[in-house]
Amino acid sequence: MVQPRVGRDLEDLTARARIRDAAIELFADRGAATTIRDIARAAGVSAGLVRHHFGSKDALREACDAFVLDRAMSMKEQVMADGFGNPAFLSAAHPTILLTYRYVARALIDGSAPAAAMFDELVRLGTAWFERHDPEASEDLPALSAVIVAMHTGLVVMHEHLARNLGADVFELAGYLRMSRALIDLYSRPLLDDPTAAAARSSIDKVSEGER
Amino acid sequence: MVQPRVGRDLEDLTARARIRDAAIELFADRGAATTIRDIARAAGVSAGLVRHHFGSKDALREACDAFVLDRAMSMKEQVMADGFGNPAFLSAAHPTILLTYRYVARALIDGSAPAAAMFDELVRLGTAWFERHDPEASEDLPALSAVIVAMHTGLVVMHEHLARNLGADVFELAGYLRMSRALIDLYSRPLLDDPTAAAARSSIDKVSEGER
DNA sequence: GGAGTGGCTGTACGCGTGTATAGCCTGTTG
DNA sequence: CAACAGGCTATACACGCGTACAGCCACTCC
Repeated sequence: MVQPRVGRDLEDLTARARIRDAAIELFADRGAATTIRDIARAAGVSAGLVRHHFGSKDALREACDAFVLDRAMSMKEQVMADGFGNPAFLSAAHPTILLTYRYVARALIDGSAPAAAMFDELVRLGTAWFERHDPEASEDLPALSAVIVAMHTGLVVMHEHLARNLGADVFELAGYLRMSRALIDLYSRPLLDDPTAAAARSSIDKVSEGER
Repeated sequence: MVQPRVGRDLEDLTARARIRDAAIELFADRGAATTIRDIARAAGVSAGLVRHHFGSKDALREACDAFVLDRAMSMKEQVMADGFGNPAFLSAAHPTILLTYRYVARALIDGSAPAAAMFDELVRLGTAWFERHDPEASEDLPALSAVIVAMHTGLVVMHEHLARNLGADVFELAGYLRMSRALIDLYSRPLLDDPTAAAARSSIDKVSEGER
């Protein structure tokens, strides 16, 4: 039988790979609630085959976690090599990378242990980066790093609501650029002036001492 | 029969109110996956009674949404009245307020329409605030506002991972204060210096023009 | 050329879910 | 005191889920 090549490379993949890819896509946006039968349908195979190749739903989940987090870790090393302040961040607009973000963010919500480990690793890396390049950013660099990582993974989780308000999908170029510009503004122009920040800090200190 | 008063006020509430409170608590941290039977168990009633009072699981969900979002909206107006830069933000450490945050953040993930409407409202309010008090914060104030709202709701969603990295629950005072300090640092000390920010912006402009 | 192997399908089973309903128990009303 | 009403429970049912298993089909190897 002639295999029509319609430009979709999904047809070329092993059934096992198609199942994995379909699962990653579905896990990324519906999370753990995704059904084995849904995955099978998306991959164009029977539900039995999913189990045949991966053993169980949990095992499939773990395989997807490993696959995606592997990719994420090598992306991370790429970024580390390039340097942080580098405008190369724009390459993050690549579809596969965006899928990776979505998957990891969703996995964090669903309580995936490997994703949590990656979160922690990112916090460590961020802390180390601050210690080396911007130790004055905060008196509590680990907390600052943790907050930033949480906010950015959270930002990905909220992409649907962000897109609705921007009028553009942040996983497509136009929306991604608009979001990036806003982030640059956020990180380059302080929202709190010095007196306001000082007042806020002293309020916290007061409460803190009251507790002691 | 004598009703022992053990200090827990849950005992005093109507069964209907206990069901609602238990549902809010469970929805807030497990989301839509929460079971009617789990809610019933937490409220100390039978599963049938949940349906008796609320009709269906979806109706219960809507009732909880309405209840919590009502509370959230009045909190919002309180904040608006107090003013934003006000250190009164510390009052946000109140348990009920934190539960409200958690519930709303989780509802956003689970696709609740009322929660999405509130998200949009917050973006509008943020934009208006910037227009009035800090119009230089960005050339694209709606995008900046949307990004900030998304990051902060996302931050709440990631509270578990944040807590693990801080070594303190951010829904208890100590962790909340530590997180708040980090946020103040983030918003008062620019992470990107001017040349870096300018370089990043021009990279985006270049890509943007290439697309046009 | 027959046996074996592995990718793959279809059907079936047990379980937990949301939902429905019949009935109990207590307090109120005529 | 009898009838009623409503908060509440227990049981039952249909459905979709993850899982298990028996078997088909194409291909390879002796």
